[in-house]
Amino acid sequence: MQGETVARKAVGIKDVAREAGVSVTTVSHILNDVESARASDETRERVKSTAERLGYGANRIARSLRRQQSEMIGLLSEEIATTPHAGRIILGAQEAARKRGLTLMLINTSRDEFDIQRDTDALLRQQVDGVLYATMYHREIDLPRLLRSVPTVLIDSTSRDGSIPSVVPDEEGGAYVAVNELIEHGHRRIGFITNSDDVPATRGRLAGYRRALGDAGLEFESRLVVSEQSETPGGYKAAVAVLDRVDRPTGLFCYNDRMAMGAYRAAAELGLRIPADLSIVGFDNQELIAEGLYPALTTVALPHYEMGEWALGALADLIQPEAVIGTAPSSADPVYESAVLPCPLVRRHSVAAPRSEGEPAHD
Amino acid sequence: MQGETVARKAVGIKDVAREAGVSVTTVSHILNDVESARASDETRERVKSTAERLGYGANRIARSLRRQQSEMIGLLSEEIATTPHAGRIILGAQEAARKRGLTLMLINTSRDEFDIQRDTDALLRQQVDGVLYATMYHREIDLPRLLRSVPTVLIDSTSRDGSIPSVVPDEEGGAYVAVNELIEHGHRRIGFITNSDDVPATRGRLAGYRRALGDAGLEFESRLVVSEQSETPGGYKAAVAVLDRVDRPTGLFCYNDRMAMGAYRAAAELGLRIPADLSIVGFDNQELIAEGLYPALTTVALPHYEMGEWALGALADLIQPEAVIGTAPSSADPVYESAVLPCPLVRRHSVAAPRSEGEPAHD
DNA sequence: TTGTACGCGTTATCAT
DNA sequence: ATGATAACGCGTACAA
Repeated sequence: MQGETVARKAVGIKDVAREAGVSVTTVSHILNDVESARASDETRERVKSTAERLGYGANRIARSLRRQQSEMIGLLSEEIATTPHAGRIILGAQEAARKRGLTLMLINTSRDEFDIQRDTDALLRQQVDGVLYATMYHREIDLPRLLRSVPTVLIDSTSRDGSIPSVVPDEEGGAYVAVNELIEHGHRRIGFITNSDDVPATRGRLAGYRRALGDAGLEFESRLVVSEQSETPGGYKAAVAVLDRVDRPTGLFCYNDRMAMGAYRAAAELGLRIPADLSIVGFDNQELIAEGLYPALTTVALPHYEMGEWALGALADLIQPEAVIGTAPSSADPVYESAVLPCPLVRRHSVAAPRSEGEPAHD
Repeated sequence: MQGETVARKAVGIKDVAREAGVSVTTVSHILNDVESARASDETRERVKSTAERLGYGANRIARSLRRQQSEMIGLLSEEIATTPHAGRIILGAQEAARKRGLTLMLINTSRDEFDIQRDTDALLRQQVDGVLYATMYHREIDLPRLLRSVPTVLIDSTSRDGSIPSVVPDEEGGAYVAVNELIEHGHRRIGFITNSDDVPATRGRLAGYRRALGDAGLEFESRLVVSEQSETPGGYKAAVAVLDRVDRPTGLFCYNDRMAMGAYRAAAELGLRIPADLSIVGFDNQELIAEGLYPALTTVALPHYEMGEWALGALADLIQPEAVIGTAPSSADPVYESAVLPCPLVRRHSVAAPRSEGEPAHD
């Protein structure tokens, strides 16, 4: 690690050409599978093997300059890199990118308008072929103007005018599954402690809760749902409000795992054992919490990895529409629809059947 | 977002030159602050302003090809992107990078030898100027051979032979501060529930615990420290072992916040109130847990952001030693020493003075 | 003080 | 079936 640069292998295309006894053109043709130019099978093999032997790999920078595309895609994330979930979406995008020979460039931006402009600008100056814009939580946004000039797909948010492909979690479906898990275990009175902010997740999860209730022929009782701040203390307060009464619910669906954590404390203080006296289902699958709580929390997972993966795929197709074999060659360009990804239930140990009506109370 | 490419601004250096009525050389010289070539102040100003006006920024790809350096640094992280801490180190590195005009490329790799080779190779093929290698947790590693050929700095790990700059947290110091917080509140019997894996963090935190005890004239009692798996259930088991006895400690230092979470449960089951009957200090500052627990957990923060930041700075200096003004011009190259960054205490509400000896027990 | 021309490593065009 | 060479956009040695 000295000033003297250790001669890094500078094996270039001409090295391969010389070694194989052909011209660089031929090497390039063969290695890039150029249709038009044909070479004898013998030459083809020889070039490929010597390239392999020398450990040749095209200099991406030179290639990018020539081809006028960087094969890099920018991931612009709004403060997301700090949240626990972020890693999963980055990972999903990263692995999908590698599969396609693309590389991911990260830029973390704040939610400040000015910063976003500046960071977007920086990204475009890097000649990224496209950008993934990830928001910190599911919501609706106006796309920064600069991004209009480059293929973009949104992660965990939708554009206000709907013109940009995006991928979001199926909040409603997730809530439906969660509540249904409670219903299938026999619960008939199910509370819901939720977020007081008016964001898509709040609306979607409430809708799922109502729909699950409705499908089971259960009535929606407004006093069974209480809103609070979506943190642990809020969960505690909301849970106390819902549970500290004689006709308390036997099942509780929580807006997220943090609120569920608060609900655990409320239950403990009220002498309610989980899941014997109270079954709980959370949302988000924050493993630190869900696995740390006792008993471990049954919850619904947000498909972060999958969103990252899907978004990258959509973006790649946007940039270079792949010749999908077998598809009817409709002349219209295959505009990518947005996706709504399912939120699967993760069963742990916080759900059980309610004590039957006649069964004596424990305390 | 159509097939028709929206003509992205292709303002190049010649556009600026033409517009300003000078040659490209002049523009380049001025914009790159080339010492040797001087231009009249008037020209200088005119060029700069027109460049600004046209929104010119050098094409990074062309520049990289010419300069033979990409201005990109690779962040190779071992499965780290999935852990909650990861974001902080990525963020630290990313922001430090932007300050220096560098960009970060992420590659997530597994701990599999083969994958690491392949990913490293991919990174080098991108002509990164240097790489940051981040491990999932603090430990000692052997640097992948390929990385020996490129400037590298290690994050959260040290190389076995000590030849590579690295940055790690001061585990011992952090533990010292944690235990000392307990001591300063008047605790004299302090338990320690720790990890059973033999990693640097285990050794360092134990050393810090012992040193703090020693400095306060307290005796080390081996039955006050118990090892378990470093997860919440392990914390529970260990805490029960330490606390379920008449001469139980009044203060408890936990290897990490997850184990502390288990300790909270143990305390609750034993009828011990926190912090009235038992004070607890954790380690890691996992906000989800530390802020979610009740009462909120006093803990020690790992300097993830700072490690990312420091590492990037060290790497940048390794790549292009900055002319540090005012530094004695020692002829020897300023080899970057490794760094050990402090772990600050984060006070919340789990520590209080112990009940005085004579005070009646609550239950 | 400024301009011309070459080279960075590839890919693409056009001869042969 | 293969090879010579221009071009990608910039930085800079060298000439003017």
